Amino acid sequence: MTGFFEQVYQLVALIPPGRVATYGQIAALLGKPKAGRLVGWAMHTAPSHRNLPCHRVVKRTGALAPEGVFAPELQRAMLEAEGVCFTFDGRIDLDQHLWRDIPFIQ
DNA sequence: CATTTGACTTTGA
DNA sequence: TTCAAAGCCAAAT
Repeated sequence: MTGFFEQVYQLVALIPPGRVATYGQIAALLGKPKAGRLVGWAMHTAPSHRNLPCHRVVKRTGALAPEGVFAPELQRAMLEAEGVCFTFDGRIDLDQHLWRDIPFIQ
């Protein structure tokens, strides 16, 4: 709990299906609005035991994580399977799917 | 052990 | 409006 990563893990694990969160949003919820990179780092070093829905974590623009992180189109496929809609640009409609109902943090 | 880099975002010019 | 720089913490070199 003391580490930033630990909090990132717990927060990401709470993202409901069919919703997405941005790196900066998660960082901001932890009090570090500019620590988006750390969230990405946390995902990189995240043990699979955490059952982290990292495919629900996207960029602020709605674009998915850079290729190489997931197999091509895999992240999109998983999100579509959860009911997430994509724009013509292949990006997520954040206005529609951004994680807004935060369980505990105000 | 010190330096660099990295799944990003926000500001300032 | 577009471009450049800072900031964030941990792991890799």
